[in-house]
Parts: sequence; C-alpha cells; structure tokens
Amino acid sequence: MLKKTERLSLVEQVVIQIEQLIESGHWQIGDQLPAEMQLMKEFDVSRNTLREAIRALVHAGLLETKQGSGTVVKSSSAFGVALHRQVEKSSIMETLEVRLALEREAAQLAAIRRNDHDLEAMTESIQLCKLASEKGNVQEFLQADIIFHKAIVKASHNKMLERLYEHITEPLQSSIVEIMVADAYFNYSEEIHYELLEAIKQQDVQAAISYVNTYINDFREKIKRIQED
Amino acid sequence: MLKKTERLSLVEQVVIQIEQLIESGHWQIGDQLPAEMQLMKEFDVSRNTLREAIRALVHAGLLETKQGSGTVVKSSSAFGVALHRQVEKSSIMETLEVRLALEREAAQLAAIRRNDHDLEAMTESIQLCKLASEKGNVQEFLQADIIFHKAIVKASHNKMLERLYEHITEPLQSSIVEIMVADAYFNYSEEIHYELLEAIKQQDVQAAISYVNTYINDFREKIKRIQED
DNA sequence: TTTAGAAAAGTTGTAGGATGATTGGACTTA
DNA sequence: TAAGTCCAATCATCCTACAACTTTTCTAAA
Repeated sequence: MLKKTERLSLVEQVVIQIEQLIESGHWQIGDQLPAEMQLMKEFDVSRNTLREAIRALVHAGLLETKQGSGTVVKSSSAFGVALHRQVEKSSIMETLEVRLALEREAAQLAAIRRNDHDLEAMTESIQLCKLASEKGNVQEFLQADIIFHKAIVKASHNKMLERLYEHITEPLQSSIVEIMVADAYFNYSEEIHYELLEAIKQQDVQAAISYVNTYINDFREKIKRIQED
Repeated sequence: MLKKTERLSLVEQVVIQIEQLIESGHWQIGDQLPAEMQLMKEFDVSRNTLREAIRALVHAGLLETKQGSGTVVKSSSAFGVALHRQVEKSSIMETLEVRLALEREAAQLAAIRRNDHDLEAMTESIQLCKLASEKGNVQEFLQADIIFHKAIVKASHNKMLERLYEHITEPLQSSIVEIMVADAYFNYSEEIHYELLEAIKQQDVQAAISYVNTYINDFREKIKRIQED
C-alpha cells in the first residue's frame, strides 16, 4: 500500500510554524507578534495566506488580534483552551465531580509509582500550604493547595491525566477563589495532607483513595454550603 | 462599570453561524457545503472573510476542504476533535487509566442518581452484548459493550463526564478493536455486567466501584498480554 | 512648560479581482 | 463498452485598494 502524498497547504504550513514558535517559547504568552507585513516577508506568503493562518489560531484560542493594535499570544495550548471552554459551559459541581475522578485515580497510581523526587515535591508544597494557612491568606493557601495536588498527579506518571487535571483545575480554581474569598470562610486542617502524603509514601493504595475521598467531600460540602447562602 | 462593547468581527460571526448550522444538524457529517461563491452571497461577505471563517473551522477539525472538490463536514464537536488529538498523542495504557478514572466515578454517581429509564437502557445494552457474544462477533460485541458503559455514564447525570467519556472512548475503541480482532482473542463472562447492573440498581456504591475495578483490570491485563506477544 | 487636541503613521478588517492547481464528470473515439 | 481527452466547477494563492481602529507624533493654546 502506497502512502498517501497529501501535500500540506501553505496556510497549514504557516499555522504549524507559528504553533511551534509558541510551543517552543520563542513567542511567549503576552508577547506581541510582528505586524502582518513583516510576517508576510518572513514566511514568504501573501497576506491572505498569512491572515488565514492567523485566523485559525485566533479561533483556536492561541492568538488574539485587535484592529489597529496588533496580535498577541493568548495561550500556548489549544487543548487547554478547548477544555477551558468546556469547563465554563459546565457547573462547578459537575466539574468538581470530574476532578474527583481524576484525583482519585492519580492518588492510586501515585501510591504505586511515586519516586523520591515526587515525594520531595509533595512535601515541599505541604510546607507552602502550612505557611499560607498560618498567615491566614486564603488566596495563597488555595494556590499552594493546587500545587500539592498537582504534585500528586505528576507522581502518577501519566501525562494524559496530568494534562487533563491541569486544564480542568485551572479554570475551576478562579471560580473557587472567587467564592472562598467573597465568603471569607477558611479553616485548614493540615492533618489530611500529611496523611495522604504518608499513604502514598507507604504505597497504601486504599488509604490514599480514602483520604482523597475525604478531602474532596469536605471540599464539596464547603462549596455547597457557601453557594446555598 | 460599563459593559465592554466588543463587536464581533465579520469572520467570527460567519464562524459562529456555520458552527450552529453544523451543531443543529442542518449540515450533517459527510454533507458537502455550498461552494464559496454561493456562501459569499448567502452570508453577504467577501471571499476573504468567508475563507478565513472556513479555514478556522478546518483547523478546528469541523470541516475539510479539498481543492477542486469542495468542503465537507468532518465532525460536529470541536471539543471532540481536540480530545481525539490528545488521545492519539498518548499511549493506550495511559488512556485506559483515564478511562478507568471516569468510569469509576460514573458508576458511583450512577448508583446514586440512576432512574428507571437509565436502568432500562442498561438492561437493553446487556442483551446486545450477550447476543453478539453468542454469535462470536468480536467487533459487534465491543460495540455493544461500549453502549453499556455509555449507558452507565449517562446515568451519572453529569454532562461533562459524559462528554469526556464519549470523546476519550471513541478514538480508544478503534485501537482496541484493531488489537482484539487481530489477536482473535475473545472470551466474555457476562456475570460481571449483570453484577454491575444489579449493584447500580440496588444503589450499592461500594459494590459498583468494585465491579468496575474488576472489569477494567481484567481488560487491562488482556490488552497488556496481547501487546506483549 | 504643560496639555489638550489634531494630524500622521501604523495595524488589522473587509472587499473584489485575477490566475493557478486539482478534481470530477461529460464527452469523444476506437 | 472502455479508455482517454477535454471541460467546467472548485479551492488555493496572490494582488491591490480602502476602511476602521490604535498609537504615536506634532501642534497650538493656556
């Protein structure tokens, strides 16, 4: 069977090049792209071709154009943007349930696969939680809390799980911070973090799952109570 | 605070209209779109504007253009395409782990929230599995099996979970069918399906989770064994 | 000097035309 | 009937022109 030739269109070639320039960090988030006229010369294509490429990336959420001003990098992950939009169309409770599913799986896998480096990262992030808690800074605590949970997910050594968790948590967090700060409700029991860490360290799968359930259920109750007020 | 004006560009307006025409089913998958010249008149925009809109949707994976032939609808969900691409970049094992996470959560929620209609749908799909199994048709069995699991996910009454499961399972299935059929390995123990259904019927959360674990672990072992050959 | 406003320069948005490349079907011919 | 040719339809790319908007620069008045 012959492989199909399938020549890429000029537009698609330019799209790929721009995507790579963003992904590689050559153009970072917030950076302004060169003007159309210059990009035309650099890619050696006509204005139409260039504009079609840019428009595709604008719709994908990687770029943003403003008439008269220019084009800036808005995101580095099309998948992240797609997931972000999906989360925004869903309720907080729905998203929390999905997050619980991922977190439970992550804890289980982490208990099996974690290495020393993973344990170290988790320990460090718990310190950050404790610090923020002592200062009474809600926003900072939630941020440190996310870092702890991301460390667990990373310890699962499943890249897909990691990406899903990352991009589902990100938009969810902003809603949560909003609610939490507005309510000024805040109490932190650090035991749960230590116990979860210990379970993963001891490779006790059942205990790890159990602590995640406890943690998320507490969290859910908290959110529900606040939302009902 | 005044609300921001933010006029949508013509291109974005056309994009939205086309997206809605696809989502509403007015243009179905496989359908051919009218030619550029006609769409220009219908949307009352210039050729450039129309082409930029179409190009954005081509890159999103909703449309596909072929020079000399025309433009056809390729998918109805940009989110599905994005997830599809992500799954393709991951290994089967990674994807199976994510699927397990979603399935476990779904079974748990289904055990709590299932209604009579959900139970009926699940029962019907088990019949299909049994039928295909008796015929010894691997492909048909796997298809019916997917329907059963989708019924569980639907019974969780969490739309986001449903969408995620749908679009992760779809590309995964084709790989699985390929492996299974090539290997000609096939044995079906129908007990597990009935037991899982019964647990959900009786709203026994723990039992439901347990059966899902059993099911997926069996499945994983099977895949692993085949891949190692 | 400061500052408000006008002018200019730069950038993206939209329009329309022209030509090339590819495809699929109609037509022709053996 | 079947193979090959031709033609019309369609998308791909390029070009020029002008409109709309933003930022910077310049100007003139307080």
